[in-house]
Amino acid sequence: MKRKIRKSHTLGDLQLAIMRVLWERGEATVADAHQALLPERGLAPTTIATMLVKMEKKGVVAHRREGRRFVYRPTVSETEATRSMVDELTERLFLGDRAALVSHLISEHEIDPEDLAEIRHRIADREADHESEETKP
Amino acid sequence: MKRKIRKSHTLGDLQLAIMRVLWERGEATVADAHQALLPERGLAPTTIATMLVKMEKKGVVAHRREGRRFVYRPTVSETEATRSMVDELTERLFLGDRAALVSHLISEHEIDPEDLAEIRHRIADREADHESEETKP
DNA sequence: TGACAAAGACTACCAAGGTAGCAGTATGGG
DNA sequence: CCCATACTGCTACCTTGGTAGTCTTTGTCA
Repeated sequence: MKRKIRKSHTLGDLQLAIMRVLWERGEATVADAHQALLPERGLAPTTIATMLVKMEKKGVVAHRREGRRFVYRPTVSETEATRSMVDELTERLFLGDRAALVSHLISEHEIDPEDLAEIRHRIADREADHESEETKP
Repeated sequence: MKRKIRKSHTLGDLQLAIMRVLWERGEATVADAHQALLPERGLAPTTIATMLVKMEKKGVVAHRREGRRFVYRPTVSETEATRSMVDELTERLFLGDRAALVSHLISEHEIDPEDLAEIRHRIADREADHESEETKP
């Protein structure tokens, strides 16, 4: 039951956007990422490049040289990153109690009835899994 | 169905800690907050004071003069602040789809079976509410 | 082979959170 | 009535995310 020290891969907004491009394509050059984000952000290519450097320093991406340009790839999965950020919020807001976060979502926000049903099913599945695990070797 | 422009009261870690003191007591002086946070943080009193000024500028607290000292009180409730921050994360990570966040919590994190049951009940209650609303004038 | 374009390297700047020292002042206590 | 002390006010500095310009290197095509 050791607490992992996994240093929070908290990503900013632009960083997330870049990661999404990388996750989608597996890898991408600065130009690729720039092109992909141009419509929604309209940023200078150097901005993307700078950001990627910072992200590499942080350990969320790595690069490989290909001719004269760098090909970046993510070193953390989308799931990991998401979990990391959700965890952090849960820690800050609910002292790590994830169930409390779910409770909050259900009590304080509007969630569609269909979504509620969907979630209920998911939970039922989960509980079934847990039960079958108990009877497994 | 108008989108509220409610400018995100995103709070940092220290800011949250200070807010918690204010929420708990209703109001507090710099000294109060400093005393309350000393054990867990060991910060200088001026740090708290500076932070409170920044927070007032941001609109999450207000102060009133009492003799020579300032008495601060929160201007946003804990619920509001929490919702605001949860919303922001949901927006960033799940494009605003709160049900997706719940799904993520259930699929990607360990949640105790008891908690699952608890959540399931909460959802059932919620659904019951929705149904009764439908048949209400 | 030489010039040009393109890519990366370096530097700079802003905002906000976080942390804190020092100055000035006013108030409470003697 | 005056001084010490306790507050606030101001300023400063660090970090990180975000944004971008300029300088330098290098690959490639004519």
